[in-house]
Amino acid sequence: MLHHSILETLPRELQKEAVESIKVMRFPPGQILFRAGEHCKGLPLMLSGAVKVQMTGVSGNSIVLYRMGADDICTLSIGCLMTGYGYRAEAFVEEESEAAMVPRVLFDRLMDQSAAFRLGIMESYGRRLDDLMLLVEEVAFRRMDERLEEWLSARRSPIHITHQELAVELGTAREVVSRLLKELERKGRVQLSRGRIDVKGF
Amino acid sequence: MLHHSILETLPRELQKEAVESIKVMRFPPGQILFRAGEHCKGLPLMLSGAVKVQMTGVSGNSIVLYRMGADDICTLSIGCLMTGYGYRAEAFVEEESEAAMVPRVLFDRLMDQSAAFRLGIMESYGRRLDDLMLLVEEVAFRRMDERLEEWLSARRSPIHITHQELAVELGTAREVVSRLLKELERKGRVQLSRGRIDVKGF
DNA sequence: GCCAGTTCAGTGATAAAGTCACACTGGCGC
DNA sequence: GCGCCAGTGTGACTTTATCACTGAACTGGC
Repeated sequence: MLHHSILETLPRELQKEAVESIKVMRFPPGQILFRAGEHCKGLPLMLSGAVKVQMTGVSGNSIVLYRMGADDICTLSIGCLMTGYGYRAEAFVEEESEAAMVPRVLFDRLMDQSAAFRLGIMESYGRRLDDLMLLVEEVAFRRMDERLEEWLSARRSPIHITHQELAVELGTAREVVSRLLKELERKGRVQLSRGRIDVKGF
Repeated sequence: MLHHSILETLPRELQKEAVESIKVMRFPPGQILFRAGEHCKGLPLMLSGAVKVQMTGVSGNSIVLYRMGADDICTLSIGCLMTGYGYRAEAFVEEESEAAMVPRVLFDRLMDQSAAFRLGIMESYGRRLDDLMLLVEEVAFRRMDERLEEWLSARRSPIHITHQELAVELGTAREVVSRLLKELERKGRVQLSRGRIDVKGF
C-alpha cells in the first residue's frame, strides 16, 4: 500500500495520477538500492524499512552518511535527478523496505502543481543538509571514544554488528573500534563476543 | 544592479515583480551575513563578492564548510526558511559582496510559478549536498599534509592568511598547520612569514 | 564428529594528528 | 624606544590511523 505523508497532502486528482504512475518496489535486506556512479531514474519515497547511505572514499575507507526510514524522501536522488550527475554514495537496504518510485515527469508535475509537495521536498532537503553539517563537525572534532559510546548507548542491547561495520558507522578503522571496545570491556561497560556487543548500561 | 542567472529565466511579469520586491544589499569585508542560531528572513542570491560559511563545533573548533561567490544561491537559507530552524553555521563576508534578498513570500511565488527557478534552486541544493559529502570524506579519511598542499596549490602566491585561519579552512588545529608548513619550508616548497605564505611551485 | 577455508577480533609497532603549555617574535601604537 | 599582543614555533604527551600479523570462531563438506 502507498502511504507517504508527502503524497497525502496532494489534491484528489493529483493523488490519483500519482497512484497510477508510481511503482511501489520492495527490497529485501542486503540489496543495494543504488551504487556510486549510477544515474537516478526517479525519486524514491520510503514507505517502510531502513536503508543506510554510505560513501567510500578514494582511500577505500567508507563512512555512513545517514539513514532513511519510513516516510523519508531520498534527497540524494533529487540532486542526481536535477544535476544529472551520478550518485556519489551507495544505499544499502538494512531491513526489508518498500519505496514508491516517483518518475521524473511526475516529480516535475508535483513540484509544479502542489505547494505542499514542494514544501515537503524542501524541508527534507534542509534536514539532510543539517545532518551532513553535524556529521562534518562530528568527524572533524569529536573524540572517537565519545562517539562510540554515544553510538552504542543509542541502541538496544545486544547489538549485532561486527567491528568492521561499526568502524564504517563512525568513519574510522576497524582496529580503532576493536581497541576502544576492548577498553570499554575492561571497564565493565560492555561485553564482547563475535559479531555482538552487550551494553551494560552507561 | 540586479544580475543573477536564476532571475533571468523568469518571464517578464515575474521579473518585474521580483525587481520591485527584492532589496539589493551590500556587505563590506569582515561583516557577518548571519550567525549560528539566527533565523532566516529571506533567500540571499549572491550577485558579487565572496562569502565563507563556517561552523563552530561544541569543542570550540571551527571548520569552513563551503564558499559562495557571484551567482550562487545561499542554500543554507532555504533550509532555514523551510524548517524554521535557526542557522547552524555562520557566514563571513571575505570580499565586498552584493546580495539580492528574496523575501519569503516572493520565494514561494517564484517556486510556484517558474519551473526554471525551481530547477535552479534544486540544482544548487544538489551541488551543496555533494560538496558536503565530499567534505565529510575529506575530513574523515584524507591526510592533512596532502590536504594542506592541495589547498595551497589551489591559490595564487603569495597567500595572505594566518595559520589559525588556515586551520579553520582545513578543520584542524593551528599547531598542526604550523608544523606542516614548517616541514614544507624545510623542504623548500614554501617560504613563511608573518601572515603570509609564498608558495614556490609544487 | 573432524578438517579446511573464511571471517572476525586482538595486538604490537610505528606514524600521523590533536592537545596542552609555554616561549619567542615581528610589527604596531604610544 | 618600549610595551603589547597577535601570530608563530616547539616540546611533551595523548589519541587516532596504518600496517602486519596472530589466533579464535564460525561454516560447510566429508
